[in-house]
Amino acid sequence: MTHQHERSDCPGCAAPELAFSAHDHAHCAADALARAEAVTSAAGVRLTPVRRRVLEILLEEHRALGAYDVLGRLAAEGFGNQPPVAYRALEFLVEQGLAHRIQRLNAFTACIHPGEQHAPAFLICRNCAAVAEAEAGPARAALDAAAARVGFTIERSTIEALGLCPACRESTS
Amino acid sequence: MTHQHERSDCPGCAAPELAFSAHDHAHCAADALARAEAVTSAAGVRLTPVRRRVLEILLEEHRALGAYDVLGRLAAEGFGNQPPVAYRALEFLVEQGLAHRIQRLNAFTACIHPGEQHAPAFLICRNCAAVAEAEAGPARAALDAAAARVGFTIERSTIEALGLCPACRESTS
DNA sequence: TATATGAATGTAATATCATAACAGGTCAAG
DNA sequence: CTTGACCTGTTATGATATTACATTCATATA
Repeated sequence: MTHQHERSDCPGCAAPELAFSAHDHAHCAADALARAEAVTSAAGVRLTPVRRRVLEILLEEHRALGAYDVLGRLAAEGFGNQPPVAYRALEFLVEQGLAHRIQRLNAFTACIHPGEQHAPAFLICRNCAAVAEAEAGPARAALDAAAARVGFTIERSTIEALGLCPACRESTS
Repeated sequence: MTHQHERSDCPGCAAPELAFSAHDHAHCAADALARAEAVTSAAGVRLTPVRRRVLEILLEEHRALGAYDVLGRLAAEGFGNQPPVAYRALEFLVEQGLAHRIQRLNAFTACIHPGEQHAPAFLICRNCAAVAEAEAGPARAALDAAAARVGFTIERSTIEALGLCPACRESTS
């Protein structure tokens, strides 16, 4: 799937299964980066070189990277080589909605549609480690309902699934 | 709520909001322990002293404990004092469905109704650290549907919510 | 009852993930 | 051109988790 069009209405990049299907990834990453510029500038915060580079690194693949993986890359490129350098940039990206933390993996992945309102669930392939962002609206609504029934107020939720992506399901069966 | 009855049909202990409401906790814990005995004996596995003690420790409160918290308790009671002692017992309990891992906290909590088929979601109070097991059937079904739409096969899922329990919501507002 | 077997436990060492605290640098507003 | 906020770098340490191997225990069977 290679195509050319305006970045904000790419059907491929809007598809939830993006991580699991062939697509013009250079475009996909460039699009996310452009949106990140817009989001940060609108929020009045700075997408500094380290932060931008971390986002680029996360955008290279639809996988989650550990903070130390990111740190290794940064150090090799002349940025600081101590953990806080990576953790701070990652924390910033998560706060701005440009990246997500995958609890199950203690790792981070770039958000594929920053700026848009979304309730993400993550589908993690245990074989190839791909991470896809799926629509969790209905699941989240059901969770809200269950919480409301017992008087609990949800502030943040984590919805993650571990399993096999379509390609790995084919190849391992 | 103090009451006396047969253990398998306690309405209080069956309530999902158990962790957030006053109840006969000694009964609640004893019940879970009795069920644990039944579950392990039916599965042909051994609920050894360390394993049993770890479950008892987790059952003391409706909170999640870190592996090192558990280890500290074990060590003080004459069991081994190295991390694998705690991790192995916890892993066993999780495998048997007698405890759950709370990803968000890197911690563990006892299952309040072992042996029963259930799809748990966890409601974690950020103020008092209580952890309640809520019914995640509908949320899980919605997640399954979203995954199925993109060809992903879910094997294990994590559904956790962070927020305020009823009591803390009252007191902090 | 002796003994072989697999399971469980104990221990040492180490790997992996994360944060606190502080020093120095950058940059825009006044 | 200085001030103040923010960002980055670095040291040090804390928290979580696993690998590898030695030892003990339970139990089934000769």
